[in-house]
Amino acid sequence: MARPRTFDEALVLEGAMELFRERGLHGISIPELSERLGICKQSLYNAFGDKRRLYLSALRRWGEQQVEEKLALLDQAPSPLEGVRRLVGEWAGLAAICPSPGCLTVTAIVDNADDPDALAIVEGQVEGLERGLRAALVKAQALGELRAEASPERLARILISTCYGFGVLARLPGSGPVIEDSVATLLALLDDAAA
Amino acid sequence: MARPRTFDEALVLEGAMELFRERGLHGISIPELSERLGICKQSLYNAFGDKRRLYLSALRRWGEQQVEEKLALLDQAPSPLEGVRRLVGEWAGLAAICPSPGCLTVTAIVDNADDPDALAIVEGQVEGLERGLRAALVKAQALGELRAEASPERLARILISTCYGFGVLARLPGSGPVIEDSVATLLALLDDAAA
DNA sequence: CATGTTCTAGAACGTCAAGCCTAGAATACT
DNA sequence: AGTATTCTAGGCTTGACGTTCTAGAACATG
Repeated sequence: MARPRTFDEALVLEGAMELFRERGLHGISIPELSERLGICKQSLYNAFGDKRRLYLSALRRWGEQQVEEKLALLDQAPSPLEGVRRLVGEWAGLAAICPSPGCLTVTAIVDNADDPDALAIVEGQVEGLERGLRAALVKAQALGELRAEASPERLARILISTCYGFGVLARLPGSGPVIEDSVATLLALLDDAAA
Repeated sequence: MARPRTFDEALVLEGAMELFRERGLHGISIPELSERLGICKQSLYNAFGDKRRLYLSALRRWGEQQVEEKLALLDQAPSPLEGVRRLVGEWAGLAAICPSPGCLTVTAIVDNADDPDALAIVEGQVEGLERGLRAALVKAQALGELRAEASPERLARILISTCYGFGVLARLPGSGPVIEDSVATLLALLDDAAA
């Protein structure tokens, strides 16, 4: 019937995701995407539609990947609170890697302030993380790992906000060590809230 | 000698700042800036140079304004710790106003990841806030408002990161109440660290 | 082998941006 | 009054981008 795709669509999407992470929606053009991904423009259009849809696909993929990865950390941890510690440490620690390719969620919010589709995807991701964190904190509280007066809901939210803050500051050159130290501080605050 | 400027340069810069806050560097064009500011393109070029320099000027002004305003809160407060509380409450609370025009610092970092000049301005602003917060926390500690084991340096940094996180999440529609609640949580955490 | 779809490479199109330039009106100084 | 500078209004140039189109090569299926 037809010549099959000679490229792995998922792999290309992954590549596009990386480029969007580093440069943002407007920071990379279709011609450059085509060149860097090793695929001609036409194939990009055939496979993903237009630029906006390619971006949304990449954003969706990023979201799924991030949420999945982080919820897995929660599941695999020996205890709920330890899971939270690992999630926060991993997430925020990633921001400290220098030079960081950046958090696509952060750039997506800034680059697509007026695109409801993009914002909806981001919202879903944020909610997914918040739900996971909250559930783990509730469990931790039930197990006595967390003080009874602490609010899992509020704690989850503040942890998330802080991590996104790291995601912003991580884009400043040389911020790696500072952020790494801040991650330790955040974890210490979490311990304070627990004890 | 010459016809004087018929517009107030500072006022126009303020207007440009607002537009850049809402839409980002690439989100608003020179023709639209000209129209919205009520000044013809040529006058913009005469007064501010090219678009990049106009943006940098707006960013500088934003930084000065923000730092100044926030350090003033520290000075006017009845006690150092209360100053910190007010600064954080004011800053993060601003993000909760809906719809928020957004924090120019956050968008500047994302929009200008490869412009050292822009990043340097932002860095200066972040450092200014950090220095002020740290100094206030040191004073608070000397007065016994803050536990002796607490680290003013680390506390200052984590507060800043969290507030920038609010600045990101504030761009999601409907996030106002959630952020407002998170501000309260953050202040409660500060109290925990103090007591 | 024939067919039809997808591939590649690259040209072409329309749009819009940034920046520059012109021309004429306005206004402070000498 | 004359002069020089800034103003406004708008057109022009150049270039980039997103998108579509053309033309021909590759290849799985009938």
